[in-house]
Amino acid sequence: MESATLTTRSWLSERRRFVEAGGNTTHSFGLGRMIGRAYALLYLTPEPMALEDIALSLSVSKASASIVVRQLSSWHALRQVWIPGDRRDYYEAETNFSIILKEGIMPGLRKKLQSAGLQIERSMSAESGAVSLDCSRTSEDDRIFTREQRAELRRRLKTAQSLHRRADRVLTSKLLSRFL
Amino acid sequence: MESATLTTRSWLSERRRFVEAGGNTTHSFGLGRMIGRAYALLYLTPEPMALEDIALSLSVSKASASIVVRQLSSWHALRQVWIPGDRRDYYEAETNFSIILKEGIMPGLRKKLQSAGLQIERSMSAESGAVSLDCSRTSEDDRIFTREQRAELRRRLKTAQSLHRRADRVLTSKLLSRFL
DNA sequence: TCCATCGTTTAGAATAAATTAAACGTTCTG
DNA sequence: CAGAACGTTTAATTTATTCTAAACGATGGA
Repeated sequence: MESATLTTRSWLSERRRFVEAGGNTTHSFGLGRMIGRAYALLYLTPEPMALEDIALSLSVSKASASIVVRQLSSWHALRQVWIPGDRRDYYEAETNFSIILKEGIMPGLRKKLQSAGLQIERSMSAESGAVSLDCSRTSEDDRIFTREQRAELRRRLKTAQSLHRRADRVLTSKLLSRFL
Repeated sequence: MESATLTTRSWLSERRRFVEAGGNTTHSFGLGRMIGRAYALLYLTPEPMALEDIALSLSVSKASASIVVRQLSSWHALRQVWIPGDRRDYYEAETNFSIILKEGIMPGLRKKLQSAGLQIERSMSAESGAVSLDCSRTSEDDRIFTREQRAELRRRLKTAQSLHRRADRVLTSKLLSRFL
C-alpha cells in the first residue's frame, strides 16, 4: 500500500463546487436547488451517507435533508442502504441514469402532460358544442367569431391534441431511454 | 350567411379554463404561470392581440404582459404582427410547435446543460490532478478515499459526462424534432 | 412644439416557496 | 420502563420570486 489514500483538500473543494453546480442546474430547470445539491453530493460520495451527514455536508437542517431525500427517493435517484448494527438510514446515489429516467422522471412528466391533455379534450368538446347565435348578445364580454375563425380554433385544438399525443408517445417509448 | 357568427358565453368561459390549465401546466414544469396563460390565450385567439388586450384578458398589469410577451417572443412562441395605421404591437401565437421547440426551447435547454457539462469537465481534471498523500492530514475536514473509491469516482464522472454528451446529442439531433 | 399613447424599466409591495426549530411518534438500548 | 437517537411533521420565519404602480423615453399626430 505504498500508494496513497488521502485526497487533498483541493479535491474536496472541487466536490463542493460540483455540488453547487448541481444545485444551480436543477434550480435552472425549475426543480429547486436542494435536489441537485443533494444528488450531486451523493453522486460524488462513494460510501452511503446517513441523513445527518447529508444535512451537515450541505449545511441545512435535518428537516430539509429529510424532505429532499424523500423527493429523490421517489424518483429512484437514491437507494436506501441498511448498515447492520446501525439504526440510521443510509443513502447512496443511483448511478444508473436510465433507471432514474424511466422510473422516476418520465412517469412524473407523463402525469403532468396528462392533465394538460384532459383540458384539451374538454375544450374540443366545448367548442363543437358551442351554439352559434345571430343576435341576443347579452354582454360586452361576449365575442364574435366568424365561421372561419371557429374552423381555425378547431384546427388549433386538433394540432395541440396531436402534439400532446406525440409527446406522450415519445415519453412512453423506449426510444428516448435508449438514447439516454 | 344564415349560419352564425357568435359563440356562446360558454365557449368563452371554456377558453378561460384552457388558459388557466395552460398556466398550471407551465407552472408545474417550473416555468411560471404567466407564460402558459399568455400562450394559451393567444393560441385560442384567432386574431392578433395588442399588449393591452392581453393584459386585460389575463387580468394582469401591462408590465407583466410586456415581460411575458418578451419571454414568449424570445422562444419564438409568439409572432409580432403589424397592423397598418395602428401604432400598437400586435401578437399572435406561433402554432407550429416544432419551430418553438427547435428555435426556442432546445437552445435554452442546451445552454443550461452546457454549464453543467463544464462543471463535470472541471471536476474530472481536478480529480485526476488530486495528489494522494499518505500522512499530513491537516484538518478534520479532510477525508480519506481508498484507491478503489477514487476509481469509482472517476467512473462516475465519466458516466455523468457521457450522459451529458448523449443528452446534448439528443437535443441537437433532428430526431426529437421529427417526433414532435 | 406639445400632448397623447405606446412599451419598457424600476423600485417597492404582495405573494409564493424554501428553510428551520421545535414537537412528535418510533424504535432501540440499558 | 425510561431515556436516547432517529426521522418526520408542522407552524413560523426567512428568503426568493412575481407582480404592480409610477416614472420614463420614444413615437406619432394635432
